[in-house]
Amino acid sequence: MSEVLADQGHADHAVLHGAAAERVAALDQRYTASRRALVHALLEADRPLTITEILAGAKGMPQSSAYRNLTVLCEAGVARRLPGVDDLGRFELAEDLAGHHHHLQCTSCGTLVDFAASPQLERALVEAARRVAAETGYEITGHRLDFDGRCPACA
Amino acid sequence: MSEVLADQGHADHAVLHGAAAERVAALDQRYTASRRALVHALLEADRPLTITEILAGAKGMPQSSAYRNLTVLCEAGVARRLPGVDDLGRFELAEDLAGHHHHLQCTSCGTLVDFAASPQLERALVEAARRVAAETGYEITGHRLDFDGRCPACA
DNA sequence: ATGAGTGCAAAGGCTTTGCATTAGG
DNA sequence: CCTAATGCAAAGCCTTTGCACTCAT
Repeated sequence: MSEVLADQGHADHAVLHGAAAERVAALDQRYTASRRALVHALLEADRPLTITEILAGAKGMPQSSAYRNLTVLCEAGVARRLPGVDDLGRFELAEDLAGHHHHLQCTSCGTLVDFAASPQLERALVEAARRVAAETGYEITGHRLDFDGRCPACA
Repeated sequence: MSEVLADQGHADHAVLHGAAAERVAALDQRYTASRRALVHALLEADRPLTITEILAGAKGMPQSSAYRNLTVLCEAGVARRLPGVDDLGRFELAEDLAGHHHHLQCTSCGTLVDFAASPQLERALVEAARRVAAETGYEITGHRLDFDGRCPACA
């Protein structure tokens, strides 16, 4: 959640932009102003953002640039696109940059909020993953846990 | 998963169609042939189906009818639409008809497979939900747990 | 007859792409 | 200079909607 995973000061922002630039460069691409602006937007938020929300914050950026650069950032492993209940693309920083967390989604307005699971639960999830892997033959690489509910505003 | 939650014989299929018909009727709507065909398709599969997959199975059904009837089935609580991993709408039977389960998703080919979590994990999830609800003020109604990995075919 | 359901086609809404222009290395 | 990136507009794709026709009660 925000207190834990983001807002750790501007120093970390610089570090993160550096890591982002590195990953983008690894694809022979440039860490341009708009890409930096996108990362900044994701960094400021404590929840996944829709394209519309991102564009609202980064005034003047054309939609096509946002989509294209977000795609690049995802390919570079800087960002991640997640599915939502309302079929709107939502973006957040990659887990290894923002920290592992889960989402709480309002089934009414679709808004997502980040939250961290307890260590015990995480352990149980990893253990369950191991079991399912053994049962199915899948090679499991991660998990996604979302809680559905109604936010205070919608309830 | 398939062995546990589906394929329990034709008797159960009849029971399920009955339940579906009842729920649709509760909305003053009819359990028509195409709606029955949709439920049949979902019942046969041991995983969520895309519209395309459903249409392939129910030959001759127009897309618009599939969408409209799937919407009705969702409203009636017979089916459920899943947030598409790849922005493709995927449908499955409602949890109280098919049983509570989770999904294993192949990050390579996108296919979803059902699986059941252990009772212990389910308890841990419910407990975690309670905690998060208390912390955030959300009214939590359920959870979604997905494992990501590579299926045997893709690995 | 009366309202629900169906099918076709057209419209919507989010996302991607083509192409000429600009900018970074 | 040369390739990547940008911006605008047009095209794509899944999904929804309008409308006239058919069907069940």
